[in-house]
Amino acid sequence: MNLRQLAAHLGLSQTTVSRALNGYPEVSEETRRRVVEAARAVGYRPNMRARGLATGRAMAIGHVIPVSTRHEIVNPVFADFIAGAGETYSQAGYDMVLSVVPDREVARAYREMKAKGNVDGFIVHGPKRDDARIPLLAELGLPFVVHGRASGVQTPYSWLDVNNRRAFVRATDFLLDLGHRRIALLNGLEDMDFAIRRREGYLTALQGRGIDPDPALMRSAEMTETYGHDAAEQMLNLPDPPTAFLASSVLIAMGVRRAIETRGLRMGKDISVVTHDDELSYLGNGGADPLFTATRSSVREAGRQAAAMLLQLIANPQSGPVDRLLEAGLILGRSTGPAPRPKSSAHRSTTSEPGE
Amino acid sequence: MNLRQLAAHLGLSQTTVSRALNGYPEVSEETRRRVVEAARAVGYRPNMRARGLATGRAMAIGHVIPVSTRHEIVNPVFADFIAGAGETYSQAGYDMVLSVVPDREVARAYREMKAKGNVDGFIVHGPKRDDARIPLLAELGLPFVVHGRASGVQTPYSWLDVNNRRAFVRATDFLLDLGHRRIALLNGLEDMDFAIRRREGYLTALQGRGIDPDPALMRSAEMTETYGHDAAEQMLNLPDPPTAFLASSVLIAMGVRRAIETRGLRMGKDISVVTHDDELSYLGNGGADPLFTATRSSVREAGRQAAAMLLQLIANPQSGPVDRLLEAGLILGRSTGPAPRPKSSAHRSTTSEPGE
DNA sequence: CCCGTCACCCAAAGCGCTTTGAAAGCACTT
DNA sequence: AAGTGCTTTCAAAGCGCTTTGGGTGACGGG
Repeated sequence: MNLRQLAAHLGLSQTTVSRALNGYPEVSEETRRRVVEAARAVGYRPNMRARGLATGRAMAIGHVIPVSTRHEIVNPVFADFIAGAGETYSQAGYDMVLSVVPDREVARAYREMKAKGNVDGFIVHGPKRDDARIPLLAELGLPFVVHGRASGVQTPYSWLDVNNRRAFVRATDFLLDLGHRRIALLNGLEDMDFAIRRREGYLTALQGRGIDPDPALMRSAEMTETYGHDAAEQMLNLPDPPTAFLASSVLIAMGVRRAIETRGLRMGKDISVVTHDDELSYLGNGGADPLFTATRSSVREAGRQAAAMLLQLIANPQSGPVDRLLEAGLILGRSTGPAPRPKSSAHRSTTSEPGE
Repeated sequence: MNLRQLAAHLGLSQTTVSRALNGYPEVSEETRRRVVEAARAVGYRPNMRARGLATGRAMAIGHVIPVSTRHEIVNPVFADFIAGAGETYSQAGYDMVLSVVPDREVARAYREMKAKGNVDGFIVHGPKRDDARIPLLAELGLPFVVHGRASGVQTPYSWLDVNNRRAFVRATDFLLDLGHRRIALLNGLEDMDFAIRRREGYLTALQGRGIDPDPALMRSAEMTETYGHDAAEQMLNLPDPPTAFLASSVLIAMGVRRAIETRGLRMGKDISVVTHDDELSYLGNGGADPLFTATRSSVREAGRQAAAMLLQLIANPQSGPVDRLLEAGLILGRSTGPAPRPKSSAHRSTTSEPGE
C-alpha cells in the first residue's frame, strides 16, 4: 500500500495525507485523525527510498568497519558499540548501514556511501594517531562522530571518548597506593589512540611518584588472552618481576590471571591485576562483584551516546564540532591487594639470581 | 554529479548514458567507452535511492539483531559473521543494513524493513527451536537465509549451518578413543538450535559405546569464561570427576582450562579438553598449532557463504529453498591426551554407588 | 526507388514520496 | 457585494534513476 492508494482510499489528495502523517500544521485535527487511523489500519509504511529521494535525507547512518588485512581481527568492542548505537537509531527511526572493507579501501567506501546517498552521517571506529579518515570525512562534508580521538589530527571534529588517560592514571595510582612499585603495562597496539593515552596515563602516574618506567614491563600487542598469558609469564620470570599488572582489556587480564594461577600464585594476593573493562556483554566482568578490579566504561553506552550526538549533529549541522569525555569508574574487584613484602629491597635481593 | 548532468556533459541522453553504464547492448562500444571514461573522470556514482526507486531493488541486505532484554548479551559470533558477509556484499555492490532490536520487537522490525523497502533480503541469526521468525519471513515473501537451522520449524527455508551434530559426535568419539569414559559437556543455552544438535551428537557418541550419559556432567548456559570455570570446578569436585571436557565455545574452554590449572592439574595430561572453535578473530585459537583440540569451523567463512547464497536467491528467487551443511574440522591441539588410569573397571567400581 | 533491418540513440513515463504555489471554502469586515 | 485573512485542501513539479516505446539514419535487398 502506497501513499497514492491510501489517499484514494480516503478520498483525499496525496499532499494532505502526507502532511497529516508527518505532523504538518496545515491539516485539521479531524482529518489527521482519520488519516492516521486509516494508515495504521492498512499498515501503511512510507517507502524510505522514495521519501529519501524527495527529502534528500537517507534516515540512515553509515559505519565503515575497516578489516585489517594483516591481522584479520574484527574489533571485539565493535559488536557492543553497534548494539548501543542501534538502540538510539531505532528509537529515532534511523537505520544503520554497515560496510566492512579492507583497510586500504576505507576512503573509497566513505566516498561511495556519500555519493550513493544512502547515509546522512558516519560513525568512525577505532581512530589511530593522525587518522586519515578524519580530514577525509571533513572534506566530504557529511556529519560524523568519532568513537575515540585521534592525536595529531588538526581538523576539528566531533568525538566521544573515554578519558583513557585519567582512567590509567587512577588505576596506576591505585596500585601505587597499595604499595606496588613494579607495575607492568599490557597495552593494546599503540597505533591505536586509546592505547597511546593509556600509556601516557600510566607513565604520568609513575612519574608522579618518581618511579622510572621499566621498558621490560611495558608491552603492546593485539589484545588477546594468549598475549596476556605469554607476556605475564615472561615478566614473572624476570629477575625483578612485577607485583601488579595493568591490562588494557579483560581478555588480556584473563591471560594474565592464567599465568599467575598456573604458577601457583594467587591473583589479588601475590599479584594484583587491574584491567580496563569495556563491559563487553559476553566477557562478563560485569555485575556488582566483579572478578577484576577495573577501570570500567560501557562501550555500549558509548554507542548510545555517540549515536545521539550524531543525530543531533545531523538535525543541526552548524552546531559545530561537539565532544564528550566519559569518565571511567574504578571498580573494585578481587584481583587486587596490597603489594607483598613491602621491603622491596629484600625482595630484590631474593630474586637477583639470574636463573629462572 | 548526477545522471542528467553527466549526460549533458557528454552531449548524450540520460537513457544512453544509463545504458552504457549498466552494460546494455543497445549502445555502441565506442560510446560506451566514452561514457564509462567520463563517469570515472568526474567520479559519478549513481544515487542508490533513485535507482532503487526505479528498479524496485534496494541493493541491500537486512540483518536484524535481536538483543535479549533479559541477559543483555550480544552474540559474540555475530561480529565475525558480519565481517564475512560484509566481504561478499561489498564485492557484489550490496549494502548491509543492521537493525538492533529487543527480542520482542523482532517481528515488527522485519515487517518495517520490508515495508520501508530498503532491503532485498534477510539473514537470520541465532535460530532457536521452533523459531517464529522463519514462518514470519516466509510470509513476508522476501528471500532470506538462516545461519543455522531451527528444529521443529515446518516451513521450508534456506539455511547454512555447521554440522554441529556430527562435529560433536566426532569430538566425543575422539575422546572415547583416547580412553575417556567420563566426559563432561559444557554446552550453550539449549534453546539455541546449535546447542541442541551438539548435545545430540554427544549423546549419540556415548550411546554408540554403551555409555549412559550422566546428567551431573551436562551443563548448559550462556557461553562465558566464568561459566566454563565454575562448571568445570564443580565437576572436578565430584566424587567421580570427568577426565575430559567438551565445550561449546573457546570462551568456555578457557574457563575450563583455568579451573584445571588452578587445581594444579595439567590440561592435555590429567584432563583433556575439546572445544568447538568458531575461529573468532580475537580469541585466537587459530593458527597451525592451536592450544585447544577443537572442532573448528570459521564463522566468518559461514558469513561469506551465507551471504553468497542469499544473493543467489535474490537474483533467482524461484531457485527455491537451498541449504548448505559445512563440516567442522577436528583440529588437534595440546589440550587432549589419553585418559589417565586406563583400568576403567577399577574406575567404574568406584562409582558404582547410586549417588546423587 | 522503396522498404525492411539493424544499430544507435532519444523523449518521456514512472518509481513513491515531499513540497511549492495556488485554489477553494469560510467567516468576517468594510 | 466585494474584499480580507485564515484554514484546509489540492494539483503538479521534482528528487535521480530505469525502461518503454519510439525515432533516425545507414545499409542492403527487392
